[in-house]
Amino acid sequence: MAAAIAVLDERGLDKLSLHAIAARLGVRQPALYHHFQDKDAILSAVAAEVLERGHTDRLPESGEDWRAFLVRNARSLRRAMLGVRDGARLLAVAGPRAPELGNAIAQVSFLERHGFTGADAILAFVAVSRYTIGATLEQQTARDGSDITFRTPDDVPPGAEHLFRLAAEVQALGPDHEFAVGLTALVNGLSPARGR
Amino acid sequence: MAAAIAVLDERGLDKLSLHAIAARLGVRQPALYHHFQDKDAILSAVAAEVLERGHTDRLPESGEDWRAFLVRNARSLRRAMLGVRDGARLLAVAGPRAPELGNAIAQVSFLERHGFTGADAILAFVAVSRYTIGATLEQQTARDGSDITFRTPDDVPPGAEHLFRLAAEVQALGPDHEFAVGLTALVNGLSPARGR
DNA sequence: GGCCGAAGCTTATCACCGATAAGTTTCACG
DNA sequence: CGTGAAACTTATCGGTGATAAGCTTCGGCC
Repeated sequence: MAAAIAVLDERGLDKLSLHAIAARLGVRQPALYHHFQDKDAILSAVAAEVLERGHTDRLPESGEDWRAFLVRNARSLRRAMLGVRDGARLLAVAGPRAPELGNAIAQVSFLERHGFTGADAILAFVAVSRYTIGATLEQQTARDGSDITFRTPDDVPPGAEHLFRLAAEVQALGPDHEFAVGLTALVNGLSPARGR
Repeated sequence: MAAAIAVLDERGLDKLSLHAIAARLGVRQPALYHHFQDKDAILSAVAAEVLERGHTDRLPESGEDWRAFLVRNARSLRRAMLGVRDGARLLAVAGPRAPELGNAIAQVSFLERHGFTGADAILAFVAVSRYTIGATLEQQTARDGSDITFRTPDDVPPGAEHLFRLAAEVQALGPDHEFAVGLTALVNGLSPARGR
């Protein structure tokens, strides 16, 4: 796992090869097949390891506000994904099948204690984690200067000056702020009572 | 593009090969390099084509409620991604660099007219589209029976019966409902006045 | 009318990747 | 001492994206 994460960090997800991992271990590529069934199994294990390492804030503290917990949980998940190159994409494709049962039970019952229906509790968690994955994925994927920001100021099309100024403004606030805005909106929009 | 989408639909994104596309066109694989620089360019073009085809509701109608528009816009994006196999993953990796300027300008100014700051308008759009991509991605990726649902009722671990009953309940509501819950929560949580 | 150059395709070939098969070393244990 | 499983090796396969070099076709121009 350590070798795989190291290779992932320096080569990126789509150049992550079994040969490179094996080489780092001082071993030949087919040797890996004695420990994992195939590459997907390795990726899944790496994804789990990334979560294990970085996703620390999974459980609610006693007396914690449920919104605060959801936010803290999402931030923790995001931090874990950002901790490794292409982490969000890794989670998205090799993602956590069979989430940890113990945590899931504790999380859901926590929301239930705060007035959520059981189904609504699950839906809330799912919504927050999907937003978190989507947001982190885009942030981590958007490299190079092809985005709407980061253009030389002179090739701005006519009529778009306002938009570009706003885009620069948003970008100046930083990715953490971008993430936080959507997250707080989402969490504020959830509510135990109506449930919808 | 048509050939590429056809191959994508029947082979999936990670088995989409240039050879298969070329074969469908009655042509050899290197011929494609006379029209595109590399595979990434093809994927980007396919992604753009998918959006072009399915993402129809991009512009606000006159007098439309801004929340209604955001919801309609997100649904349209989701529909476009669901219209092709692995559509969300395709969008996520080959995604829309340089979004269409005209649409972006119209969308942002629409929100501005409803009291949003320019920056907040962009942030709102970004948040909604990221949630939409994340949610669609997970829905489209979660295949097979490895999820928490879809287990034979007898291998449910002790203590988790309640959780599994809830999971089945949520799943019975269907993926569209799952998506809608998070979407309405997110949109309801946004507000022009406070800005964040 | 005949050349010409670009567009569009071909065949040939690379390096690389994931995966499998079959053989070899090592070593704990009865 | 032997045996058998675990861990690794070499060899090899089919497939993939990409590049190089050559052939064909055809519209425009002197």
